[in-house]
Amino acid sequence: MLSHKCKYAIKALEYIGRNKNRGSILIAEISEQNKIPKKFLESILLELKKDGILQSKMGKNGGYSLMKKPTEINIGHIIRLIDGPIALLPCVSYKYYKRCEDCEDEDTCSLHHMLAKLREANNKILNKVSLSEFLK
Amino acid sequence: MLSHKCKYAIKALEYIGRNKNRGSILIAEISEQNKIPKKFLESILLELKKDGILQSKMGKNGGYSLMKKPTEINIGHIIRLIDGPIALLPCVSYKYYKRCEDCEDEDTCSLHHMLAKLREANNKILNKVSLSEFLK
DNA sequence: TACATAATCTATAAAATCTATAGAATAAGT
DNA sequence: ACTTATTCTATAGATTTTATAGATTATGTA
Repeated sequence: MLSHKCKYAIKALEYIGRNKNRGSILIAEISEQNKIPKKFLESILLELKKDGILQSKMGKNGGYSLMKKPTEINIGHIIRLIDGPIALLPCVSYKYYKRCEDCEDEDTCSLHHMLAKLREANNKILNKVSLSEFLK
Repeated sequence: MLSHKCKYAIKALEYIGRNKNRGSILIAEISEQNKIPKKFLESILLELKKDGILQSKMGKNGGYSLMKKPTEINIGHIIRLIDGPIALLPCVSYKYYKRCEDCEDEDTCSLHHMLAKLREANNKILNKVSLSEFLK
């Protein structure tokens, strides 16, 4: 399941994207309009900024804006950034791969095989979805 | 991600399935052979029993055995039983459906739409996989 | 330069969930 | 009676999630 944090992140991006033309958007405004706890949102936006998705400006006329085009902001990437692996086990994750301690051979592990299939199906869908789809 | 508990559940079922012909299998044996903490495993097997997947017998010659045929034990069902929804939000889950407080209309929610697509892809795969696939 | 504004940083804490263990109670076979 | 093995009740440690408080830094402007 997506965490609240991740849902907040996506909603915030969607909001900033919808208000692209207005320049920098205040944390306070995003927080109020989307009912996201302000302090919590702060840390989320900072994370998105550190990843290069958002940019910010301090002081008067400051706030947050998109660093990339909506078509270049992939939703799967956002989910992985905020929540970690989408794959159901680390042994089947590309970005967060880690072999299972107890598993002798991934190639013959039924669980691995099935979860890899799920991963492929999910990635096929996620790779096609960017923030732009959310702004239509 | 699958919890340890869920991985334990699947491994235990696989072990019991592989030893079907031996009759009842002891918790202690399953625990040792699969490196699963015994007391933790106890509660897991009890949960699987209460769901009608396993049966048990107390006392001498007791232990656990499958209540259903391996082909009738669906892996998606096990995951949902132990870990809850596989869907990424409750608004997109069949078994654990719950509407989002903040969402005005699911039909026009981009996130809902995308996650529903993921759910369909996952269910299509999961519905075909039973314990029998793990015993081959 | 002083002031107001708004993001940033550091630290912490409440709540929930996950993982695990202890020990008593119950059921079954010999 | 005795042994075996599951079942029940209770608890506790660890981790993660969600959230808040307050001080600090950067920016624009009067």
